[in-house]
Parts: sequence; structure tokens; C-alpha cells
Amino acid sequence: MAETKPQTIYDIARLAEASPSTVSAALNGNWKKRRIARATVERIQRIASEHGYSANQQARALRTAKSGLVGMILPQHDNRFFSSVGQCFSNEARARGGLPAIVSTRRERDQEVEAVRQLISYSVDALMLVGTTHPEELSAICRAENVPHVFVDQPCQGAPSVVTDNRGGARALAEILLQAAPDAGEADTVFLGGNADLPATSLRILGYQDALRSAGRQGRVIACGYRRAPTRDALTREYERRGRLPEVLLVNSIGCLEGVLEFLVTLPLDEVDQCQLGSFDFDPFGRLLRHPIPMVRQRADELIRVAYDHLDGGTWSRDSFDPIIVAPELILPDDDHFTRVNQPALPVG
Amino acid sequence: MAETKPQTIYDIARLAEASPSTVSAALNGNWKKRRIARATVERIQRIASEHGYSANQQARALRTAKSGLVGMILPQHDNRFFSSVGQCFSNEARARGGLPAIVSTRRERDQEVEAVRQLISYSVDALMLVGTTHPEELSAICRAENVPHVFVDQPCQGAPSVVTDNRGGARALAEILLQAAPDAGEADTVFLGGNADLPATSLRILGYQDALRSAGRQGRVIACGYRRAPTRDALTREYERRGRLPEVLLVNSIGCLEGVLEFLVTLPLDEVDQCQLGSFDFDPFGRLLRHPIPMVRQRADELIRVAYDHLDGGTWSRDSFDPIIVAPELILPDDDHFTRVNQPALPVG
DNA sequence: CTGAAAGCGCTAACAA
DNA sequence: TTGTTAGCGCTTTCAG
Repeated sequence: MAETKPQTIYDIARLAEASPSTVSAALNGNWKKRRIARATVERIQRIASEHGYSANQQARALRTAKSGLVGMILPQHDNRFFSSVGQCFSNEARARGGLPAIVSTRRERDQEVEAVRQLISYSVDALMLVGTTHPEELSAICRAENVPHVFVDQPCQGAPSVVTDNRGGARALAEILLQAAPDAGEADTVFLGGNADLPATSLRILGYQDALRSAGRQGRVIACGYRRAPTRDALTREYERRGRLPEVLLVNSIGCLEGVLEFLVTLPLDEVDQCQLGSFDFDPFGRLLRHPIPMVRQRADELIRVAYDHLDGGTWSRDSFDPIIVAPELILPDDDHFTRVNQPALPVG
Repeated sequence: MAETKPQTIYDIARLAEASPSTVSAALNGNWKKRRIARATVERIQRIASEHGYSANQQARALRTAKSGLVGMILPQHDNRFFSSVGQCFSNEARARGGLPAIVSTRRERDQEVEAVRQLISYSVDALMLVGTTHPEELSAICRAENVPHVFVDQPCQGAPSVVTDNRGGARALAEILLQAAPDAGEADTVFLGGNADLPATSLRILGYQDALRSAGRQGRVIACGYRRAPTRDALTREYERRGRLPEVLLVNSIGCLEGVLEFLVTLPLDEVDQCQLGSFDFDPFGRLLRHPIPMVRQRADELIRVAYDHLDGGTWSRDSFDPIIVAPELILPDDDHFTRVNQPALPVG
């Protein structure tokens, strides 16, 4: 203890009167196939742990070309869905002895590309790409560098991807809302928020339209992005245009819902009461509003579990992959337990 | 392009007809002090970028003992405050060219220790420790390994720490609530949630008691942890015990607030209306509830900024550090802009 | 201004 | 059953 802490396998080797390679094998589990004496292994492990030794992962990574790092890129941390994705990823990575490196890239192409490059330069063992805007490009980079990767919440041709059943979920949600407002006039139904160029939003719009069609109705779509303030402003303009709220309002994502509520809170209560509100995204506060609202919740845990399985099992030789579809949960105001959306998953794209 | 991608500085050196050491210097910015010809540098950089070369960070880290990794441990990702901390940390780390590695440790000692060890074994350049339960122990590990580190949202003797003015914030919030319920009976005031063994909670309790004292009143404290369900159950029991809700309820953290609302939603509205509710934590939905509630918001951006400054400036030779106090924001229901709590920060501990 | 060579700490042949 | 040794890809003296 008086002497300075042993830092390398050479120090441990000296202390244990063994060679560095024996120490290495004893410490990383290779001792079985190297047929090292049980006694030697135990002596080495005891000494190592007494001295609080732990191997330098950079050196190990350099030698083995496996870093133990697992990378994830996602749009942002401070969002209920993505933070939940991050939490599941972190749990899963650590359960397998890996170190999670999560980088947020704000749905911006340049940031996404740079982050993927950066992660690859750290020799990540695998990459999970969540809600990215340019999957094919990112996948091409990963393939060029031979990095196993999987997309989550975003389909991709060139790699496995795991996505929520956006169309089915949106349809189920829209049906609930339409039933609650059976006498809504033509075009008095609005889908608000998201980016129509992204598959997630466009599929939700399709699901919304599925529901409209089978109810013999029509509606509007306002894809004003995922951010709070622009959504608030879009709804404000819509309100001013028509002189009142739509009777059915399907909001795409929590950020948007915040914007919506931010506007609604400025209106007299009786006006708000006439609007059937629903959210394609979950926040526990949705159940606790003056009128609890139906919500669709993506199952982050399931998405990540399935995605991780694909990293392990990984078939990388195919040249086209079908997204794996995970059903979301439909959470109704009067439910204490959640209802799985169990329509058959509709084809994507 | 036809040939296989160059992977090392040796490949680039061959292509650029220079030596590996020249390439290294040209690529990492050391060319100035090595006085390499501008032309050479440009040629090398052009070739490198044409071939999409990027240096192997493991090798670089092994050689320089600087990894570019910056570690953070926090209780959980899926929480508004911590995810916001994670977001700020991620931004800051990447702005400085680092790679953020965030590990969630669920406020459990063993996980915290293991995570710190794991991060150190990756030669993180610095460590930010958020809301940990055993700061002194973690700090001792970091000091033994010479890893610069700073605590956030948790004071520590042995290292710099940056914390919210919990006492001042709680006092300000409690005063608002007490003013709103001037006729509350004795002991009809409740502080709910948190862990009284942790400094954050205990200081908030002190602030709450400051406010009670100066109003000449008394109240209860129920520190039932930070989780939703136990908080809901604690409030349920409290309700059953006294036959009604307390008139003032100061809830410690968003997780707890969710539990509270989960119970409140089961009650008739007029009962809920008689309870003055406030939250020491921020969620935008707090402003959008049937009765908007006052909230105290910790300033994640400021906490992280100050903490990062300390990693850079780092004085590590002291043997005792005073926490740096950051004032939170007090967000009132009728405010569109936020009010900074600007009482003088009270001494900690 | 540029190159040669040593070595960061580890693992994996290959010897013994 | 164990030891010796050659690198992994990079940076950094030290010589030119």
C-alpha cells in the first residue's frame, strides 16, 4: 500500500511471480483455454484485486480491435421517448459489460455524420442509430468501416431497423378521437406536428388518413416540425384562421403537445372542452390533465431489446432489410392498464 | 478508391510520400511547432480527407494517456432534470471535441463505484458525477487515479461541486404556497418525497421549515424516496389518515409529482381544489394543469457550465472544497417569464 | 524542415 | 503449464 499503485500487468506479474501473458490470461478469462493452473489464476486474481488493478481498456482495444464501447446517436436526451431509449440502451449495454457512448445530434445531417465518424474512430463495437434523418448515408459509412449497426425508430434499406407501428398506432388513436367527436364537420379534424419528410410522421399521417377514410371524413395535416414553439404558433394561426379550435386534434409527439397546451391554456375553458385531443407520444401528465387524453406510447424497452438482438445475431450480408415492426401501446384516459395496439402491422413504405 | 481504404498514418504517409511522424504532426495540429512546410501539411491533409482517414483514438489514447472521453454518471436518463443535465453535458463535451460517455447508476452505491471504475479504465479525461449517493468514496477513487472530477447536484468535501440553492429555492416555493393558503391549520402543511439522508432533500426540508417558521406555522415531512409509486402510496396513506388532503403540499421532484397527481386524479375535483400544490422540480405540464402550479427549476445549463469550468481550471491540491451554489428559477403559474430566486444563498450543511 | 525508432499496455502466437 | 516476443496505431524524442 505504501508503494505506488500497480498500473500494468507487468506490475502484477512481478508481484505474483508470473509472466505478463499469464497475468493477462488469468485476468480476462482466457486462462481456461490456456490451461493455466487454477492455483496460479487464483493467486493472480487475488493480487490484482487487492491492488485494485484494472486493465487499460485503450491498450486492450488497440490490440484486439474490440473496444467495449457501444455507440448510440439520438436526436436529443431531453425528451421523454428518447431519454427512455437512452436509459434502456444504457442498461442493456452495461448488462453486457459494454460502455455506452450516447451522442445527441439534433436531427441534423452534419451532426449525425460527424458523430458516427467520431464514434467509429473510437472503434465502437456496434452502433445504434435512433431517429436519424439520413439513415442510408450513415449506414453506408458504417458498412464501409465494418461496424455492426441497427436503426431504431427509423427504417433503413441497408441495415436492420426496428420501428414502431406508426401507421397502426396513429390509426387506432385517430379512431378513438373520431368516435369521441362523431359530429365533427368536414375538415374539422387536424393532424399537427412532425416532419412529413420523415417516415415516422408520414406513416402516422397515413394511419390518420386510414381512420378518416373508414369514417367517411376528411381532415387537415399541419406538419410543422417537432418543436414546441413552432407548433404553438401553427395552432395559433390555425385557430385564428378558422375562428375556433378544430374538433379533433391529433398531436404528433410530446414536444408538439407542449406547444399545443401552451396555446390552449390561453383560451377560455369551454372552448378547449370542445376539442378532442390525442397525442402520438406518451407523457404521464397526459393522464392528469383537466381532460385526460388518449396517448400512444412507443415501447422503448422492446425496441432496444429487439435492436440489440440484431447486433448480436447480425446477418450483414443481405443487401436489403425489412424493418421490424413493434406495436406501440394505446393508453386510454380511463385505463389503468395499457392496451397494446394489436392490429396487424401494416406494411411500411 | 478501388484499393482498400487507408487505415493508418503509414498508409497516408506512403500516399503522401512523407514519413509517419510528419503525417501525425500534420494531422493533429502539431505541425506548427514542428515547423513543417505549409505545402506538406496541406498535401497530407488533402490526401487524408480525400480518403476519409481518421485517426484511431485508441492508439492515440494509449500513447498520450488522454482519451478524449469525458465520463458522466447520473441516477437515470429518463427524468426531466437529469436528461437535461445529460443534454447540456453532451453539448459541452462535443463542443470541446470530447466524446461523452454517460452511465446511469440508479442512486446505488455499487453501481456508482463500478461505473466510476469502468470509466477510469477507459482513461476518461474527466468525470462529472451527478446526484450520487456516495460522493466521498467516489472522489477518493478518482483522486487515487488522478482523474479530474466534479460533482453536480451533490456537495462533496474532497472535490469541487456545483449545487442548486436547494434551501433558498424550497423556502421561496414554500412561501408562495403558504401565502396562497393563509388559513391552513397547524400541521396541515406537508413536504413530500425525497431522501432525507441526501443533502439535496435535507436542505429543501430546511428551506421549507424556514418558511414555516417565519410564517409562525408547523408542518409535516414525508421523505418517501424519489419514485412515483411509493410517493403515490405515501400520499394515499396520509389522505386516509387525516380524511382529506393537506392544504399545502410541497412535492420534492417530478417523479414524486407524478405519483401525487396519480393519486389526486382519483379524487373529486373539489377536494383537489383545496390543496395548494407546488413542485421542487420543473415540468412544462405543471403550467398546464387544471390549476397551474408553482415550480422551482434547477438550471441544468448553468450547473454544467460552471462544473465544466472547474474541470478546466481545476485546482486539485486543496483538501476541502466549498460547493458552488447556483440559484434555481422560480416559475409561477401566471408568469410567462421565469423569476430567478435571488435571495442570498444560504450556507450549505 | 523531415525521418527513424522507441514505446504506451495489452494479447496471442509460438516456444519451452 | 508457463514464458518470450512481436506487434496493434499512434506520438515524440532525437538525429539528421
